[in-house]
Amino acid sequence: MEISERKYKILEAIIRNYLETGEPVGSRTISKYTDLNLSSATIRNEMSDLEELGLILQPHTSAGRIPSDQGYRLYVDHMMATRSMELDERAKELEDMKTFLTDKVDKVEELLQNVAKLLASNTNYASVVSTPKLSTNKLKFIQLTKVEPTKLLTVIVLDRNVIRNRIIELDQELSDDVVLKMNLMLNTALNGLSLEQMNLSLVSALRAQAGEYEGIINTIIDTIAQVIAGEDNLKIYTSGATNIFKYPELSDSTKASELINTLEEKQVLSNFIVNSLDSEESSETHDGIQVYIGNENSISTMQDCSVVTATYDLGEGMRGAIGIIGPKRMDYEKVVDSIKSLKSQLGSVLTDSKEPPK
Amino acid sequence: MEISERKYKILEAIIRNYLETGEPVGSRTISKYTDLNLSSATIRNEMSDLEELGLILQPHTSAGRIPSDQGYRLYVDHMMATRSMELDERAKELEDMKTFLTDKVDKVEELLQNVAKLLASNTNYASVVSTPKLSTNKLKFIQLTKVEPTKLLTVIVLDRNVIRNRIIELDQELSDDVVLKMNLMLNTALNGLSLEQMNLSLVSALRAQAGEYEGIINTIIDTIAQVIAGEDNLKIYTSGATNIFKYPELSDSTKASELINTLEEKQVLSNFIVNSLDSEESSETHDGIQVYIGNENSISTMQDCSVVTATYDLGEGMRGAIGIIGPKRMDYEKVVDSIKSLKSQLGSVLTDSKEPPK
DNA sequence: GTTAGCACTCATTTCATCCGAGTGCTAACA
DNA sequence: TGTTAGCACTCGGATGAAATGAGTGCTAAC
Repeated sequence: MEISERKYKILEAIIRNYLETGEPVGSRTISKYTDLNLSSATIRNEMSDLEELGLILQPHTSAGRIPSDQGYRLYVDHMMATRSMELDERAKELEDMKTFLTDKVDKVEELLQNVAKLLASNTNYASVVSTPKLSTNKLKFIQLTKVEPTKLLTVIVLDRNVIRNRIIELDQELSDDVVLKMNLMLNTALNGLSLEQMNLSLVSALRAQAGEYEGIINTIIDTIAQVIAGEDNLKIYTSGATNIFKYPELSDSTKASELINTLEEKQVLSNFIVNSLDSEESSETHDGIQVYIGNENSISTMQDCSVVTATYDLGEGMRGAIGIIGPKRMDYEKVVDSIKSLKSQLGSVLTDSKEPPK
Repeated sequence: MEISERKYKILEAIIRNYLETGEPVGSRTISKYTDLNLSSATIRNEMSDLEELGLILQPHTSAGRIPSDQGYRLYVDHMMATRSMELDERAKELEDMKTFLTDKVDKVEELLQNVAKLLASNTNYASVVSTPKLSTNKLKFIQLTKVEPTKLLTVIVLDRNVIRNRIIELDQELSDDVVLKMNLMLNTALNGLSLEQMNLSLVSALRAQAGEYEGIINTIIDTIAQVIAGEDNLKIYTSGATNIFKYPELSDSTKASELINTLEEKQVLSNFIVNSLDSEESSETHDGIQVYIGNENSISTMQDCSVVTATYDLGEGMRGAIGIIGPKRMDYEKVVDSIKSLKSQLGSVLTDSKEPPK
């Protein structure tokens, strides 16, 4: 069976109505709600067809219809295809965002937490934001300082001024001289290199050079490797978990508990996001926005939810993700808009703060 | 009316039973549950008295009794007074904790998050852990490094090797020489000082010394001040928020939502903890453990909860808090034990890692 | 192809009834 | 005087029957 223009309009009307109310919608409602000027009986016939097509379904006889996952899918695809251009009327709102984002934030950490909050309160769903994943980190420079006789403070500065520090415990005492020499040695050898570029031959050359301090050099190199690698571990910020209580279909005790737990634990989310980051590279769908309806996402505790994700891009392979988790009857339009704008905002805010403003 | 030994035993029996079941408990149950060998009728008489004393109450006629807040209070006070000594039989459990805590943790942040997790999963309630609040931070040393022509990396090391870094943007370019000189100047002037000790005269002397770089010195001193002050902002880690769904009296949609929201937002908790840290200095109650039953705590969304908190002490005025939030029918004994042991564990773990092991 | 009409379905609401856990009180007992 | 048995009473919760009404599918007419 072909899906006619009229059928789609009816489907859309059903979905729109259901998004608002969360209640199954009947033929009479549609008959009035649309400008199709059709009687409820006609609508019923069409609905019967739509049901046969698998786009809507009845919770039980004598109830109205609700959209099926396929129905949502058709609706979302259609929406994404038609209205991908019209983002301008939200300009003011965006300005607010920008000031909110840049206002009094001095750490990326806080910034991202704020983004999550913003997104959650804007949409009334739960939100997720990840730190950017740095695909190829380069060492900008490294600095060793003695803080105590047997403790070495290691400050490691990566590309884009990402700074990390570790304290290294030594089993022997070092003179200031030696520390200075090591600083020089390490910086000369390693600066500007990514983790992959610090290959074995380089390292063994360094070791040889270090002489009796070989052990310490080893420890330091290990530390650097750990730090760079550690940046691969996404950090996840969530917000608005309690928004799910606004949607009865998600707020029964067990479902809500599982869902909030997933948001709290973050590990599962992290995996999901990593996948999403990787997979998106290939399947560039609609402006880099992906919509997972119901069981289209792989997280078991979220089978009753829809998830909308986007990646933000900071250039040079640094990409993170932002996402929304809500009920299947989500206001996809609004969410997609919000995410879309935030995606670009975030890209520019984070990039601006690293480079001179244009 | 005086509360006799027997009355207390009955009260205790009621509470114990209610902690387990969450159901109002009747006279017949008590008659069998205790070894008092009294008929249900006698118990009823006593219960009537206990109710008159305000220690228990009836949800409605023809229901059993449940403990009132006052009842819990009496029970908790009694418990704290009698059994404060017997902590030894938990020794094994503690060992597990210790390894769990020290295992693969390299940052205090992660450690504290783990503590929260541990506490939550041990008790089946929600847990809160704060970072230690440093009452008097001293500057150990400061180090400036040029990372880009107009960007200065400032590494600030405080007492106990707390390390913070900031990037300072400059409006002029500095030569390596000048940076070196500034390093020396700042360190000579400020090392070992607390924020209070960096008084105005000291700062203006520094400024004078800086000559044309006065502006930069100002910025740097501001940054230092900010960092030290910033350490006052407790960070709060929570875990096990979803445990509250295990207790029907807390898991109705609105209550749960509000409660979890409070845990998620953290701001309210932070205030509460700061208060608790301050107030505890004066009122050293039972081993530094405080129990707030029902509306004894000031947080509106937690009026149906009990909160048990303790402070952990790292010496030299560094104190943080750990806490448990659960239903009023909380297993106070177990919670108090868990918190008590964790309190000391935490003190020693965090202290060990800063000092040579004994 | 559209619509009016009608019989039918079934979740939800309402209402009355029943059940039983638990109480308070009284009277008898040790 | 304290304890206990007995009994009438209360009231929340469970059970089930009946009423309600939103919504459908089908048929027949337009």
